[in-house]
Amino acid sequence: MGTRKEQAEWRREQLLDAALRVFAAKGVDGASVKDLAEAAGVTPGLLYRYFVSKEALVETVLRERGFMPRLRELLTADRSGRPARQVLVELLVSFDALLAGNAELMAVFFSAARARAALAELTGEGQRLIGAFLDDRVAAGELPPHDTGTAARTLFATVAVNRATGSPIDVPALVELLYPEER
Amino acid sequence: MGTRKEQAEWRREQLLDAALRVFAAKGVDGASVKDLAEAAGVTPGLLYRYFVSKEALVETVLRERGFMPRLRELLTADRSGRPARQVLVELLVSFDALLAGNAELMAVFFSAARARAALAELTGEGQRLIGAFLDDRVAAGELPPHDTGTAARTLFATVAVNRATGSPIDVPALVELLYPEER
Amino acid sequence: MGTRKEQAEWRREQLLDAALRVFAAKGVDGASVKDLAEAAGVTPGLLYRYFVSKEALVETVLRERGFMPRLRELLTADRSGRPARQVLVELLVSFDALLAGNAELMAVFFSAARARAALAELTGEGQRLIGAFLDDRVAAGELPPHDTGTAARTLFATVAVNRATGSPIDVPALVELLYPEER
Amino acid sequence: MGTRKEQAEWRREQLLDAALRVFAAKGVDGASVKDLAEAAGVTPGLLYRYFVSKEALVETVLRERGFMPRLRELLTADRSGRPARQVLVELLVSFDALLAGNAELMAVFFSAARARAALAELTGEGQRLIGAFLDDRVAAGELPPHDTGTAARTLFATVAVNRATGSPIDVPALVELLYPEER
DNA sequence: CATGAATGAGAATTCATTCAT
DNA sequence: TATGAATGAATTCTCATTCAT
Repeated sequence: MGTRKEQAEWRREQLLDAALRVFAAKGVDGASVKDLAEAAGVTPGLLYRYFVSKEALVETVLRERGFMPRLRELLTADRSGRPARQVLVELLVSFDALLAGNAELMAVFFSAARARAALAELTGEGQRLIGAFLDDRVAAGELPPHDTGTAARTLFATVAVNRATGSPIDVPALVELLYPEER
Repeated sequence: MGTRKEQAEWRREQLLDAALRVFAAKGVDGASVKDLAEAAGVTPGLLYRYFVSKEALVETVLRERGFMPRLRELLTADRSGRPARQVLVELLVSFDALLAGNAELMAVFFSAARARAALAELTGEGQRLIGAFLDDRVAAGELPPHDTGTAARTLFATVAVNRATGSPIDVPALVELLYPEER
Repeated sequence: MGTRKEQAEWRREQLLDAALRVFAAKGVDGASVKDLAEAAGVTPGLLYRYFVSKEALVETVLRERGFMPRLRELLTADRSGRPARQVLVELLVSFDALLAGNAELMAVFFSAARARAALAELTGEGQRLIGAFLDDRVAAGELPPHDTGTAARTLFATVAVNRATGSPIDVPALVELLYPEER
Repeated sequence: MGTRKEQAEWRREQLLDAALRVFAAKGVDGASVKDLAEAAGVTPGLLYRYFVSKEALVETVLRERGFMPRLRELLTADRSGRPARQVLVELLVSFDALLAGNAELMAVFFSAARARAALAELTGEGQRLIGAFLDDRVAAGELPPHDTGTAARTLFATVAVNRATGSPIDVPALVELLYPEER
């Protein structure tokens, strides 16, 4: 029953799937309506029966294929009664897996390869240099032995992301967090 | 002397400045050659005397207006003989300032407003929820009192950036870094 | 049945017809895609649904509106059992008619008016002067009376065409053909 | 004396030489003013001191580097007192050499490679087929033994050129010329 | 005389979108 | 529901030409 409606729903999902794939591969601007239609095995005209414009399709992909719902679910699950550290690890691992499993969607956020390459260069360089500095100070006995690689990546990433999203972090508080002053 | 050459050099810089502005505002794909020319107060044709293509202009902006050189300089400055924590703070503040001062360039990395909005939503939500979790556990006495807001942002940003750049972080090591097991 | 396909085929033919007309009038380089579209009463974009590029359109016109197939047919028809001279006349007249009927296509071979004018001047002058020479010698009794105008045109055209196509003719053999030495 | 004028004259010739070369290589429409200037080792602006427009340059090349003057000279030289056949051969050989020595200029008449290729195909095919026909008839004893290859090329070229230049030839007269009826 | 920066018009081509079938 | 022919606007880029230096 509802064959008509089922078929329409199925087609809609198929179009969204194809669109996510194509947007990830070519970028939102780089993907033409023809590309999108071909990837879904339909004609351009048909897209307009399901989405009023290419822009609407983009927004729908971001909304319906986005991982915010899953993220919220993940973060709000009840975990009372279990040790905090264990919960934290589990939670962050899940989040990481969520990102990994949505690589295509993440790709849509960056304007093609250019951005990803630039970002990788930026963070790579920064982390390497901060890591070297930390190693020095550990060797000199000023800082206690610890995982300097992870520390460098943590410091760098935190400053960068929070600046990029427009809410800069309190740097002294960040340093205090990782390297608490003896009291 | 060299008025001709000076003028050409000046024009080149002016075109790059305008391009950075326009790319940041509209995204690389969203900015047409006409937009770029208008922002510089010249005709589209002139752009092609200075850059062989729009693509070449993009690359030049990224290269010549990029902050990698300044970043390297910043991170490699000699800071021996001063306390590690102080150096770290200074270093990260400088890096943060560098990013802040190059907001336009950062914007170029993201495909227009859409990406920035999505990223902000993603991180905001995640950090808020992790922060709430940490607060709970501090209230319950399981974790020592600390700056949970900063901690949440740190954890979240670190996992996200390192996944986005293709080199995922070791989550247990990250948690151990912020919340070392008593020994 | 097949109204859609028929219509598309008709449109394709129409575009080729219009293109042949415009190319003949303005030359291949002189005809813009806008000109071609206007001549066919469509928008430039439509041309690209039928031909991948202007260049492809040129090639298609040359191939599908070319007279090589008809020429081959003409020259290979069975004519055994009829006098050679009669066959030759018939054959050349047919060929001439073929060229006449495809004046537009011939025009495409020459880069616009300039070339045709130059060619006409060149041949006109040459034939006139050779004709005068032949008349002289006929008047002097050195050559037998004959159609000197035709002879002049023949000699001139033969040398010119064969040079232009890159396979120069054997001039003494040519002269011997028209004016055999007494034996 | 007149160093100024001499220099100007020299430059003018140099520009014409370069233009002939470039026009022949790329076609009149395919050669940009930049190409022309570069080939002459000057800047585009300078061309306009010597020729009011690109069009004027084209016309000047055709006029001043054309071979009409030399052709006229060649054809009107006094050759009285020498046998007609010998004169004809000499004359046509000179004409042929003139064309060969001005291959570049000839190239200017044709809109790039396309035209030359088409023309070569057309004549090649036609001459081959007519040649075969003549051979048959010679073998059958209907026509006297003669140079059928040259005859085929002659017949074909004559009809084609005269049609192309707009003054079609009298075909029966042409055939009578090569194959006179016994009387 | 010579340069080359700058322009304005126009070239080929692409593309989101509409609509008759 | 689905097609695909057709459009009109925009895009990147080229080019003949001008003119201040």
